[in-house]
Amino acid sequence: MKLEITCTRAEANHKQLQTCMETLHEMEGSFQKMTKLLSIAGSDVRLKILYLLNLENELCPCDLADILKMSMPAISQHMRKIKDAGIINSRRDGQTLYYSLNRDETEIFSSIFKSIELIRKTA
Amino acid sequence: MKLEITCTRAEANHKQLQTCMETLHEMEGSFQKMTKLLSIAGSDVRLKILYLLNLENELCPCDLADILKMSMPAISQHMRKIKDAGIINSRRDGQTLYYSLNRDETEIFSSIFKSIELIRKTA
DNA sequence: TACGTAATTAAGCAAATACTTAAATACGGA
DNA sequence: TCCGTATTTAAGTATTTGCTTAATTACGTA
Repeated sequence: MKLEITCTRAEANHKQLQTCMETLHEMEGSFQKMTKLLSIAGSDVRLKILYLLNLENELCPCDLADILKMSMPAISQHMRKIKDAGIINSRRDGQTLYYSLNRDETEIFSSIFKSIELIRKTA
Repeated sequence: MKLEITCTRAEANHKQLQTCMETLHEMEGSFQKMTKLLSIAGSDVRLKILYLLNLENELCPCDLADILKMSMPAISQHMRKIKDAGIINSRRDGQTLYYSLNRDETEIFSSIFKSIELIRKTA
């Protein structure tokens, strides 16, 4: 683990490297937030869950378990991750919990959903 | 692992569930492709690498190791993952390899980069 | 109260991830 | 050809992830 600038290439532009380091440092918080969102969405199962919530407005764990052909605990654990990231809300109606997208926090997902549908068309 | 529709809620809309299943099935390929991209970007280190490549046009592993304060093998292994996903290209100039974004394959990353900068401003 | 269903939580485990160090490969120059 | 630098590859390991099964909690109803 080197902590200084060690690249010895003749062409190395140390000023450029310094600028990059400063940029990243200033943006550290933004990167953390975005990494969190993307790591949530970067799972096959969770991306489908988010897509379905966008499509259907709200769904319960039971529905998702059926649709995705997975066990309830497996779904439930994914939901907790997504919820902890602040991406979804839930409301209870009797014994059933309904989850829905927190639209304020998910502008980036709109782009992702659009992109998925674009891939579908051009494939 | 249940494989049939088992949700026994009175309110369960089996037609809705069926439609969801069919939609996902049709879009399976798109989801796979997008999951691949998002799982690449859903790592702190790799998201920064992609952001820097977008900013600087091209960088070598040595530069990235300096900027991110990581070892060369660690960077190299991330680069291979990103390359295998078809997101970046490389060119060699002497002993130095320069990596750059494959702009054709990374429209979704433009949205992500924009979103990162938006977080930065509103934070 | 006791029972049944929806859902979560807990514990355990196999697979995937992300580093480390050491060895190998690629290239240019003396 | 031999050496040094840039980079990758290989092997090993600790951590994280994503499921499983079993137990628990929450709620509605008889």
